[in-house]
Amino acid sequence: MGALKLSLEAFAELSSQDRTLIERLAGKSVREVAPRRDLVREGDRPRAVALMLEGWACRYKQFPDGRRQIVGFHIPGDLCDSGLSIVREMDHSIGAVTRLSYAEIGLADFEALIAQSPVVARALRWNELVNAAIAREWVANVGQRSAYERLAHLFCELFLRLKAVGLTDGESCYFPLTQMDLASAVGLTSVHVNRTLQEMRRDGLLTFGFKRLVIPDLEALKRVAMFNANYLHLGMSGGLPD
Amino acid sequence: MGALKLSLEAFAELSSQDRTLIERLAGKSVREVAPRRDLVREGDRPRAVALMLEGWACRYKQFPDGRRQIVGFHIPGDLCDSGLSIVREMDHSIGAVTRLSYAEIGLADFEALIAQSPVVARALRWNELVNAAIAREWVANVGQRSAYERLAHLFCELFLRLKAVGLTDGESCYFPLTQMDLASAVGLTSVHVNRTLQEMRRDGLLTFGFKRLVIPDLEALKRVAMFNANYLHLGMSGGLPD
DNA sequence: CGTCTGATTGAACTGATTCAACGGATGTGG
DNA sequence: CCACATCCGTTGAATCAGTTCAATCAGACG
Repeated sequence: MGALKLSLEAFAELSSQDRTLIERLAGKSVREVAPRRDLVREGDRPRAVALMLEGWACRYKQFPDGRRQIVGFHIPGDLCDSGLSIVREMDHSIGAVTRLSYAEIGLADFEALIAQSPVVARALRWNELVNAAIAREWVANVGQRSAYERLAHLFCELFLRLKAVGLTDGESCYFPLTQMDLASAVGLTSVHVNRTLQEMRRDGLLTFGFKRLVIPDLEALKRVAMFNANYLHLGMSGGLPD
Repeated sequence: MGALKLSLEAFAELSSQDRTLIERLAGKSVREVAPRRDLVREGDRPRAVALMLEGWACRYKQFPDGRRQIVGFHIPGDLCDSGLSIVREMDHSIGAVTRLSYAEIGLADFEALIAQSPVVARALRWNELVNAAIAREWVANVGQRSAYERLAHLFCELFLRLKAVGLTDGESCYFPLTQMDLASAVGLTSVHVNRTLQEMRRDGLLTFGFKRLVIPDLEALKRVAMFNANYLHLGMSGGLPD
């Protein structure tokens, strides 16, 4: 995982020792998941922490009647469930969006890591807080914004998060979500997402398709989304914003 | 605060020493806030942890154009922002719904408390995780449920949380939210909340008014809300469910 | 009393859903 | 290499849940 930049590194300056510690753990047990398979299912007892290496995952809640809401995405460099060892059972599922690989870090190793490096421990708490902040932002997104604004906001968030871990290429990035994924993330139907995306393309805000997203003018997109990056709490060290 | 039951106590069995430690801190600096005033404003640097003693508060996000989304409520016994000392600035505001009093716990005292009691430290992490889980549940609530279901779900959540800290009285509880508060918590207009509440009353699901909520048949309400209490992660010790 | 804030009602409107069909790309097995 | 299936994106038309605007009403409070 030499090239991998951790999302933690947007929160804290990790020493080379810290990185070595983490890399050693990450090498121990790498798992692969096929696209659209679940990593963890609601009701499971959480067993381990996952460091995302490649591919995208989503957290989602499924209702008895089949409705489904995505409540967050995870991209490479993200650390999932660093706190959930405390919890008895998962209240939602995590599914692979693409083919995906992650490093499974056992609880004992994880606790040892925290004990060894206060910087890492602090970054982990930060990570948890940011996850919660993202969830709150999503509430506001789905609760108050129009379809057009919601999608714009989601694109902004994901683009900035990808940028923070070095996964953007100028004004574009790999973007594997289908319109159905987008729909269940922003609480709309895929039909309406489709029509809204057409509108956004017409307005020159973005190009979307073939698993790539291009945002020619990020500032313009932020403006229509009323996007304020403060909730990502980036920029403690490198990474972002700008 | 002899009578106060902490929401933490739904997660961990606190020893009498733990409680004494907390009570001593809580006595140090008690603050009062008038209804509809802000405790913390977006952009502020968080300074202290707040232990809610009396009254209700809400977390909310306000957009430049005036739209407003409530992203969570806090009731007596809740501990707010136990993690936010790490964060540079608040990404949302906290406002008093009612007249309210809380104990402000300084960071130094707080860190000392954590260091002294591993049980409390663990309960605090649990508390943070539950807050995040609630936010995710709200995303699903606003994203997927109908107006009728959304309100039912919110009532279920608040009733159970109140019950967990001993603030319910059989099938009823003190409930100071206005229809406008409800509206901006579930992402609807107050007009539509009003009409939906009338429907719910007609269906015998609840009585609401005069700052009291009565739920004659909680199971029925849960059913229409598709409410699953798992995300509250109660029931480690006393409190709940059932 | 007069003034607020919050609850209630009505009527017109609209953003988003629903249902149903079709098209294009990709993959797979024979 | 074709036949078939599947997944995803696209389109149209009808419908509906929730909004908007505007007026009225009721209780609370100085």
